[in-house]
Amino acid sequence: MADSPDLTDLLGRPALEVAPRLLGAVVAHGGVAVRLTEVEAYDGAEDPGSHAYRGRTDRNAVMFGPAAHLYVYFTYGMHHCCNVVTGPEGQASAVLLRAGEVVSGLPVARRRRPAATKDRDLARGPARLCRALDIDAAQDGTALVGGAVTLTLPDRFVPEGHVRTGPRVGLRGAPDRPWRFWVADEPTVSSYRPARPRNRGTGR
DNA sequence: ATACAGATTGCCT
DNA sequence: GGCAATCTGTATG
Repeated sequence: MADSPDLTDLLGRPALEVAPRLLGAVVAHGGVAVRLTEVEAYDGAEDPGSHAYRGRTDRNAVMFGPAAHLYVYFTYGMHHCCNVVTGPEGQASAVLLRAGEVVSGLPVARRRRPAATKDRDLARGPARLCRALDIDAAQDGTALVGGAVTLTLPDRFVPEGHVRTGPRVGLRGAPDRPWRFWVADEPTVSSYRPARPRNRGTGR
């Protein structure tokens, strides 16, 4: 179904529906293109783990806006991660781009990610992906249609049999739903890493 | 105003 | 496998 992949197909649809359809899509910016192999859905209205769960702020404002725009956030004091806003407007639904394979601009991507010893690690992880694509706060709110960052859907969606799903872990109060989607047998998919509990509360 | 946790990553042993 | 880096949003006094 949905044999005519187009960005307009994404408009107004919940993130959980859009996420698997973004697998195989190509994101391009700054001379590098990445084919998405892992994404994660967020829904501001129902997801306690979403940045938009507690309402609109300066930081998450883009999530509440129209679909097909890029929501970029800064985290851990050093990393950027980017999402595709899926709409409908006001719902704050978005899909986090977690990992992908660099399909164009390999030399440029390698230069931006000196820590990556293998090409498969260039965009293996949400912050790494942004780094490889040179996406930061300057791209927050960028339109994915006619903007500097382009999103091209694949000729055909990744077959259902090749799509893997899994529940997120480490989010309190989050229902067990398949939030995460990735392409089976892809070396660029980020390995699952449980949240690190903070055990250092000695106050000194 | 102050404290802590976070949609992470890279370097340490 | 474990933890430091480093800044913002959110909770609490």
